[in-house]
Amino acid sequence: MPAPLISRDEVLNRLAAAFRQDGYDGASISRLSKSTGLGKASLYHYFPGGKIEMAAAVLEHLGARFDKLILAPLRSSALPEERLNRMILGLSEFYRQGESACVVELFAIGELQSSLGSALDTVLAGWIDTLASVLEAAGQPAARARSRAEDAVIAVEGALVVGRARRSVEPFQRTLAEMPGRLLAGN
Amino acid sequence: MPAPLISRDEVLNRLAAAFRQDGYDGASISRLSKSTGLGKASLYHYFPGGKIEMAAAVLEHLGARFDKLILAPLRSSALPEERLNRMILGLSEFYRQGESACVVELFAIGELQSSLGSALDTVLAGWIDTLASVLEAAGQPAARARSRAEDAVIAVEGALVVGRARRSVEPFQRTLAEMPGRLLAGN
DNA sequence: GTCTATAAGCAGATAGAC
DNA sequence: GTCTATCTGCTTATAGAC
Repeated sequence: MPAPLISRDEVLNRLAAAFRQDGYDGASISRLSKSTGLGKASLYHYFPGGKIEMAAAVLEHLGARFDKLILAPLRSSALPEERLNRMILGLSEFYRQGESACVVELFAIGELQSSLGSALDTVLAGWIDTLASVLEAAGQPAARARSRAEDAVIAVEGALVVGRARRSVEPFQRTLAEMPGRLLAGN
Repeated sequence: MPAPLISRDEVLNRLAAAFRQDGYDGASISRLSKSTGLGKASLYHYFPGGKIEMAAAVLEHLGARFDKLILAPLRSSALPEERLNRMILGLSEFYRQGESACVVELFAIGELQSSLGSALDTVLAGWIDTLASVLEAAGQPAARARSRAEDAVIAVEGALVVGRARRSVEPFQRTLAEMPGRLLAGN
């Protein structure tokens, strides 16, 4: 049996890019085959459950990447302000300075929502919780920390959506730039 | 020739509901046929350009509804605060208290973006401009009015996306509730 | 583990009767 | 204007050789 041409991780990277560009329904198996450079049958060898399993694997892969780039910095032992700055750098990388679509857009539509939706909920809830605890560490009362954390998540997702419709990365970049001030205002 | 079973407006309402639930790719002609109660051929009679024309018509229909519910109140001659309140009521109705998906999610994905994307841009740009002018009328300097208007739009879209992923209308409703305070703070 | 070839079904779209 | 029946092509998915 021939050795794999590319690593599973690289397969997931390319699948993720394809799904993020075309959406779940728009990314046909043929296109995924071309994007990965693997034949259809090879794709089914990696993911016997078919397209839905590919999407689930991509979502898990993105979740891990999100954890590494955004959540891990928030959990570090650095100063709260520094943790926030690292989160912002991580967001910029994860969303490629605003050019990548927000993940929710891709996996929370139609029937996919019932099968993969809970994973999205888990990631967002974890993000809000972790961010809120950083704001508490920065001296904010729990309730305010929580609603500000929620607002920050909403602002990031909203900026991605608006930027996509307007074909501009400016909303995303401005939102990130103003984030520390908004999160820490009145501290 | 038989009389039409339902008005074109009603056809558009039902198509809009179907697209908003399943997304563009997820809404097959068969499903659209069932959703509207019209046979496939009737659907093509209304929209000879096929599915993409149906989507374009729906987008235009939603744009008109958006104008009526959100932009018209902003353009009225009432007090600025009152105009903002009416916009918020309109948003709540347009998005059915947060249960309808944000429109950008549906029409700014994949190949559809290039054909229908500019309509979305136009609506969002108009919304931001109109809202900014209301904030100026309320006494805010132009630059601040504009960035706050942009932030409000971002917050609404973001709240819809986050709420969809988390299967909750709470983010949307809280965002609307806090909007007047945020738009008019420090006035 | 990869490939080519192919099966089975559904997609978008149309023809033509009424 | 609506319907049933149908066409073509692409979809997901599989079989089987290497």
